[in-house]
Amino acid sequence: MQLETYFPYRLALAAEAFSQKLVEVYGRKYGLSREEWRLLLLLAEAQQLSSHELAQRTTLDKVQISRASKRLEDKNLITREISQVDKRLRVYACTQTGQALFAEVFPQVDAQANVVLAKLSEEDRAALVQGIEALARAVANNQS
Amino acid sequence: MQLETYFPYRLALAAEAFSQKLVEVYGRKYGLSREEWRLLLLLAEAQQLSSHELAQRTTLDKVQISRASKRLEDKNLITREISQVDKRLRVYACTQTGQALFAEVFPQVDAQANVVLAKLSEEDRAALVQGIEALARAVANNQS
DNA sequence: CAAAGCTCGTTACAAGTGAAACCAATGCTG
DNA sequence: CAGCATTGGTTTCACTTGTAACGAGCTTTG
Repeated sequence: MQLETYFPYRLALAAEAFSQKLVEVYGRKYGLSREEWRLLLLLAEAQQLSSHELAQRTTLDKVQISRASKRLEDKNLITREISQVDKRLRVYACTQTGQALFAEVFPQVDAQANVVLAKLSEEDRAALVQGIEALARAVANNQS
Repeated sequence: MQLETYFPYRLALAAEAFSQKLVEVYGRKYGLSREEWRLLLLLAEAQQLSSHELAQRTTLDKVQISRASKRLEDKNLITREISQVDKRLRVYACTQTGQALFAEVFPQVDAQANVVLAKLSEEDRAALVQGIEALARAVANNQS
């Protein structure tokens, strides 16, 4: 068994490396963790979201959301107000600063992603998208 | 920009979920971290490896290798002897216990991977492999 | 062959993480 | 509507992680 050619390993490695290229932009350059980036991404385009919506749309659990959102609040990128409907809940929204940061960073992240994807042939890129979508469906099926 | 349909996010998510399925086997069931599992995987089939070889073949840095290999040693799964040629270096090898554990766990991990991959159509699976190989090549090119 | 510089593995420190406990708010039940 | 269970978010604890510093061993240079 050659680790280097073992498919699950190849998949993990390629995905990690690709993700790393993007972290270099929003992480190294702007000091955002992946969780923070994902939340900011969602909040930048929504008026406001509940933590429940955030959890559903990011696969982050409540602890991760609590921590990441707190850090974003400390950086003045989002607000997290207590819901008046149900005072256990929080309602998250992006600040002007957060909007501005997102508008600055996202194009760079997207460009970085495209730099990598542009290296693939049209055919390979299509295969990648098809394969990943199929894999996403396969792992989403709630069976072991 | 819908996060859920943004390709880099889809890729990261699918890869994470797939990897998670495997961690459930060697991690939850046998208490190995991903780093530990990767080292064990390499050492189980090699007679012995230097840390330099381990680093090259796993993309782990020296700190990660030092820590993961120490844990494996504590569990009596590998040995790490100081090289007599160069006393700064270590030479790693798998113990009998480590071999036995690997022989027990690997088939289960592989089976789990195949459970997921078997859900894909023949065509989707071929596309996935082709796409991932192409992506791996693209991210390996040392250009930003 | 001594001195300076490099390499390797480990460790110290601060920050981050997962799991469980915790607290306040809400919902449910009689 | 009192009492109990549940829910949502935070916090605590122990552990892991990244970065930089460290010390021991090799190598290079004069």
